[in-house]
Amino acid sequence: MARAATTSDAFNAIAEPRRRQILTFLAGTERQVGDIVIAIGLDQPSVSKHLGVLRETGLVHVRRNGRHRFYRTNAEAIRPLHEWTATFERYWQHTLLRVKQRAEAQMQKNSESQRNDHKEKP
Amino acid sequence: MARAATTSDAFNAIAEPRRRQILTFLAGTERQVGDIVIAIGLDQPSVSKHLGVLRETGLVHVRRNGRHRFYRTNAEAIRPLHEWTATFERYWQHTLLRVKQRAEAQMQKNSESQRNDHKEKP
DNA sequence: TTGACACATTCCTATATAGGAATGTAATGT
DNA sequence: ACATTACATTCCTATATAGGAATGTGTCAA
Repeated sequence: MARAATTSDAFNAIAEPRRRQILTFLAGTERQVGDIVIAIGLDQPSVSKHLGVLRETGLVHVRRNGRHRFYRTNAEAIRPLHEWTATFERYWQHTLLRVKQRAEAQMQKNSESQRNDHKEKP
Repeated sequence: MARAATTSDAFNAIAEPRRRQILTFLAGTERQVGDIVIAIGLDQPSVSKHLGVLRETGLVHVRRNGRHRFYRTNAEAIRPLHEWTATFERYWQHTLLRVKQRAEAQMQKNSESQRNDHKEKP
């Protein structure tokens, strides 16, 4: 079987770096496609295709006005990702604690060897 | 160009649902591959391949003991994802506020029409 | 040594891109 | 009516899977 479609869910949609760039650019503000093209530095058809994926997964909203289309990030659709990653929060806090403890133990050892330097210098 | 490799970063690695399942299963505890196979309900080679991707992206750590290999989730590697999604937190709070405001406006309208029901019923 | 066990790796194939190029489409200006 | 603007869509191709099947590898037990 091949990989799941990029349009299958938000997890697959945000795997693409340019799409994350677009979502960041469109966070909190509306922009028309031409401005996104300039900001992202990709050709217009590619941007439109990325916007298509983001649209299908509900990660952006569109508003039409004449021949312009104004896109903006639908932050609500990013929330499930935030919540999934949040379930690991308590574990990386543990990791950091262990790192800190190891660092402190190392400092302890260093200061001990320093106290013995006058003996150990050859 | 094709899609970026699943091993290119954590974003691509977690796009696969079974890999997210594995990460959740391995959060906070060590498990050997056989137990993961049973828990996930996928055949052993497939699990090993998923673990390979998670290894390459640093999302899991391995400890060898005899012929067993104990895997556990490296929560620290999930942190960048959490932080990226967190940048949108303030926007979905705004969205929720708007939703709430619209709901309240709607309730207001409903109670108004209710007050007029006796006139509007045909 | 030999067999069993626990995993990893390789080979295979259908499928889904991402980007480039070309083309389609709807709205606006003249 | 017609050219132009602003996007979307289609066609094309190289590439990277995910899972199934088969096979390889290191470890332990008898």
